[in-house]
Amino acid sequence: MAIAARRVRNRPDGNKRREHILDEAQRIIGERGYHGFGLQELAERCGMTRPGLLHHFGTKDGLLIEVLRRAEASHEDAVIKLLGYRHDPSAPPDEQRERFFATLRIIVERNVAQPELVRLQVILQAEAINQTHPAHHYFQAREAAKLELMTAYVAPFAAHPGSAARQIVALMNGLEAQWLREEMRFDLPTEFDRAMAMVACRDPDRH
Amino acid sequence: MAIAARRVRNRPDGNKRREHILDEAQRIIGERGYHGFGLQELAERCGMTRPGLLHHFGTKDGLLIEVLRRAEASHEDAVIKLLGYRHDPSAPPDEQRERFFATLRIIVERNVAQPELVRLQVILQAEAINQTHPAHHYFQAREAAKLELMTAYVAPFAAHPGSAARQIVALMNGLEAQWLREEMRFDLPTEFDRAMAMVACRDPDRH
Amino acid sequence: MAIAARRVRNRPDGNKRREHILDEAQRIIGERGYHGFGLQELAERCGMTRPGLLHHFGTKDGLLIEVLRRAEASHEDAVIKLLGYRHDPSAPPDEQRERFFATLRIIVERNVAQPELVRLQVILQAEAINQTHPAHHYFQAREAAKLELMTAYVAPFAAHPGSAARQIVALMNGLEAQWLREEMRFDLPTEFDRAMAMVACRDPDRH
Amino acid sequence: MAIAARRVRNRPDGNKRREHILDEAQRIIGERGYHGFGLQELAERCGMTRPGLLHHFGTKDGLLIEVLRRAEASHEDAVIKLLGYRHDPSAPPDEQRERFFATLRIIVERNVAQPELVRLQVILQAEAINQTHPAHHYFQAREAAKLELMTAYVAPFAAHPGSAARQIVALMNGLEAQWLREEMRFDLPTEFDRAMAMVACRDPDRH
DNA sequence: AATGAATGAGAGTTCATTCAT
DNA sequence: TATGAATGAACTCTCATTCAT
Repeated sequence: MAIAARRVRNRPDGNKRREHILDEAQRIIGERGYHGFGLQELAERCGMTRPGLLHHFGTKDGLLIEVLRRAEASHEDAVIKLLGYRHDPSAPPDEQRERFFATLRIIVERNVAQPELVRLQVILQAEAINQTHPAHHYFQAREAAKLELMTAYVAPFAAHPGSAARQIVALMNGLEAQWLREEMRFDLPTEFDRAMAMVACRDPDRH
Repeated sequence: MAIAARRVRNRPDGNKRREHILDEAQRIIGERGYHGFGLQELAERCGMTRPGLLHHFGTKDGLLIEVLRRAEASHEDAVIKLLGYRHDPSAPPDEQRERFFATLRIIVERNVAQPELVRLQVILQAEAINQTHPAHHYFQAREAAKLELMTAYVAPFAAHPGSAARQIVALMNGLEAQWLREEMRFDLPTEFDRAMAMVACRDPDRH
Repeated sequence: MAIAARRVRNRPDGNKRREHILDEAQRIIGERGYHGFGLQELAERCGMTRPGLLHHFGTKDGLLIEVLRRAEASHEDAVIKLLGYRHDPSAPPDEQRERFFATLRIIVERNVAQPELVRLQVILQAEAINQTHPAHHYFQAREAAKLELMTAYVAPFAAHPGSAARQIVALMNGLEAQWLREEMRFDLPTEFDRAMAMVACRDPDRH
Repeated sequence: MAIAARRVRNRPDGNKRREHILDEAQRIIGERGYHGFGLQELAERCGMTRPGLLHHFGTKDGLLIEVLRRAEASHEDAVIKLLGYRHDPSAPPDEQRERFFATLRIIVERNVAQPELVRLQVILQAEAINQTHPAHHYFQAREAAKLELMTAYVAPFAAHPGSAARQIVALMNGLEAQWLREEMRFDLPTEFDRAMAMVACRDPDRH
């Protein structure tokens, strides 16, 4: 009982600490990738010891998975949700198309607001191409799902829906990578808009 | 007999050995990135010791640079040369455009034939976003040059040449990444053609 | 039984282990100097692994510094304290002089009792002449302080107090070095006494 | 014949190169001691490769020995010769004494002119206290000889000739060490004179 | 919930040296 | 006379992890 009381009192702190750890881990992994990321550095940034970290997450891989799980909840996987919320199959194709691209734009704007998260995705996605990478299956499944979903959404208005989906995904990832490499010195939403206008074969300036 | 007994200490021509080392290094870095790549593994694959490797390249970083230098000579930086060879500013814009996309297609076909090289570029390009990465400046400069060049080439027919260049680069990189992630299970040149048709705003099937 | 089976992973009190490490380190450095001293050898002598050592001291340099800090507490820096305790500025000069030399003698006798410490000082002091040596500043500051202090003490009775201080320090160090080189085969206190008698310009045999 | 001719033509260069190597080796050893001295650094400073060095001297130890042999010829071992040249047992004791100290002074002045050599002696002498040091026996024998010789020279006028010899040697070494540690910021001959005046129990300013 | 102690494995790098050329 | 290639051993140090407390 006394124990339970103590636990309740400590939990909030405990959770805050966990969040702090995951924040810092996300930052480091976003910078140096999973291989370049070490528990020592993370421990220092969190004011803890290495075993202290592992107490929470078991292993380094476990930590990575937790970072990804949390990112998933807040990041562009929101795409999927957003698209779902805004999807109305009974609407006319033109409206569906406009609504689709408007949704993508919202996602990009969100990403611009949290570059740490973008960095994490970009670097891990590349690293995880390797089949032995701990996040390999995660990203493989994730991309397959994304492509499938997008294919369905562009089907009403695209000649090659599968290819259009690929193009959209490639453009999002590719432009994000450029944006990071150029230290965010160009306006990503604008560039993305122009790219999407091209995919949609319409005049971007009418947007 | 006596001659055979003279242990030649494995000296297969020196230069050939260097090439072998660089081949294997390229493969490993392409798989695990620079951070996930270790001299020990490379040495084993080359049948040498770690100091043996460093005898040739001085440093792990030095080795990476050499790998990049060599890749540059054979890889899509051939883009630049190819474009240069095939460029004829006096031709009508339409022909220039066709020639430009035809050149890009050649590059993609080349890349398909050497996936190791593609893998290397894709993974390093992502890793090198981090400013402390030894190849950071290399890739930053490389991408800037690529964008500038492409901008010049698409200027005659694109409404926003800078953006079009970005789109082309993003699509190449993005599609290559998908292609690797899906273990080369789709036809990259076809997808690339469709994407370029879109950029060029023409019917891809007329190609 | 079960309790005995619990392998205690060699944990003899933590602090005691630290002391043991420092003891052995002092011995090795005293023998071969800082450059000739390797963590491997030290680890073997302590029944540990190399990382085990670094767990306590972080760095080889850190270890050296700790060795010096500890030596300082027990070694001839006791000079300073001893001189302080025994100093009485109101006493007649002659008595001050006698007391001063008596104090030095005590120090020498102490040193003779712990040749390891003397060896450490002699070898490091020479190695640390080099400006890049990790203990360079330590010994430079230490000698400056020693000379200053001695100068003050011999001022009442020496014609050139600064020079007399230098002479005393040079004789202590020089005789100690001879003593070690000749494998302690002469009586250091006797020789030191004769030398000090000379500095004090009195008959040593009256001592 | 032709070969012999070639050899003769090349020798001067060869010897000059050897001297250059020894010069640089002396400098490095004087700075970092034998243990802190590496063939790599020496090779770089000489514009050669490591095996190139070993071609001349066989081993690192061989090089050290050669450095010492050469230093011996030019350094304070000149003491011995100088003393020998200037020794006249038939002269009156007073004159012998004056001549002896005058000779020591000449040696000190010489040393001041070549601090590299002093540095080498000071650092190696300390390092070589260890019995496993390659120059251990060299310095042991050297000091024994020096003490013996000095004892003989001071015998006519010193109460304890052996101790006086020790004192002179200790003062020379000790003051040289201070001089190096303080980056040659005091006048060594002056200090040495004052010290010798004390040993001789006379007024230094009459010098 | 977290630590201090320790480990085995491995990191990149330097060492003096060998050997064929 | 000197080099390029290579080695085995050693170097300091970092890695993720375990375990008792």
